[in-house]
Amino acid sequence: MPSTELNEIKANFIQGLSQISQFWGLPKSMGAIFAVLYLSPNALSLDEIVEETTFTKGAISTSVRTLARMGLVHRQTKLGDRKDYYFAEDDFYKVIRSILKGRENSEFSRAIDSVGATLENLQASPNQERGAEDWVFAENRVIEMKSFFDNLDNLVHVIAALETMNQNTVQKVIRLLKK
Amino acid sequence: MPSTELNEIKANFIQGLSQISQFWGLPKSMGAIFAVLYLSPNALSLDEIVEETTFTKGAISTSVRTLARMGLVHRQTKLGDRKDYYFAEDDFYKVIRSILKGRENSEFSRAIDSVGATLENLQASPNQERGAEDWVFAENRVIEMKSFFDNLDNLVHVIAALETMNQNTVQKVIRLLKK
DNA sequence: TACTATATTTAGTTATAACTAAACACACAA
DNA sequence: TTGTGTGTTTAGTTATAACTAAATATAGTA
Repeated sequence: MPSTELNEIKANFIQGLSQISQFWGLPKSMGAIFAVLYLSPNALSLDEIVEETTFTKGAISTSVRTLARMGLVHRQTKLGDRKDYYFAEDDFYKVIRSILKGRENSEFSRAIDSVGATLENLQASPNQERGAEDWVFAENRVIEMKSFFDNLDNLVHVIAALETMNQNTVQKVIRLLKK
Repeated sequence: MPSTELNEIKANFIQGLSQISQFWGLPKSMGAIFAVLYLSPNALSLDEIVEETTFTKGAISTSVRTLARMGLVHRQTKLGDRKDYYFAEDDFYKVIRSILKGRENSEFSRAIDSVGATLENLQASPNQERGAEDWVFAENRVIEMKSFFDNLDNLVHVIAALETMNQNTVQKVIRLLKK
């Protein structure tokens, strides 16, 4: 039976990660689940997670799968045991890269593509209109924005493709930027 | 009277930015407002923005101020004219830095601080408990997480403090990472 | 001072997404 | 097969946040 005080400290931590989760527009439950797993020395089953949080099995089931898709937790199955066990990924840099990789398929990149589509629309239009002040202005603006997104996209690809990424990687970038 | 086709293209663009906005957990209206201003050669009044979007004045009023706080749009007042006019910031790198700067005061950093607080709680606890397996494990985990956050925090500060940031800055980082 | 054009705030509504409780599906065991 | 322990899905509920319409505040003008 664990000490009450540790449980209190854990509860604070759980709440903290829940808020962070919420800040990023994710369900609070996801932060809570990750916090529980992150502090647990051994992998936990769905029901164990339910016990440690204020959520029901259904909510945990869906949230924990989302976490797994993002690479924040991993599923583990034990031989001769029907339960699934989950544990937290503790390499956060790996998580970042995993999320950036998944970004390709996402709703986000489809939205980004729409900027490219806008540019094509503008450029494919009949010539007589093209001279108008508004058209020229809009076209230049959209070109600028696309260039920005493309640049960021490059960066994301490079990060996602890194063999390794760690504290040191960030330090190097910081040193570069400070120059 | 502008051509219908330009308006159609604009409408698509507006919808695209609305989706991006939504993806980041922000109101769709913010994306729409920014899109309208971004494509407009001249600054627009509240009422003009209302005309170009599907939202009411109240909604635009609050959203446009949020955008201004984030540095994505700017307010302009003309002498002898009571209206406020808004125009889009077109230097997206400036926007990034402006957002990172604002981050300090935010709910987010308060949540991050809670990780530090958890660590202090763990370390300030009575010694007799400290040896327990769970405590040691939790303490190490929280130390790791705090170190990760501190590292990111450094990066954010450096970026926010840059005198200039542009495509070239990103290129340099990409080159560094590719090595 | 009162009037007018504007922006902001507010109270109430609507839309959305998280969550619950319970039914369901599945795999394994007897 | 049936029964049992598990994870998943679903229909309905609740909580939250965006939005609307209208009232209010504000700043400039006569």
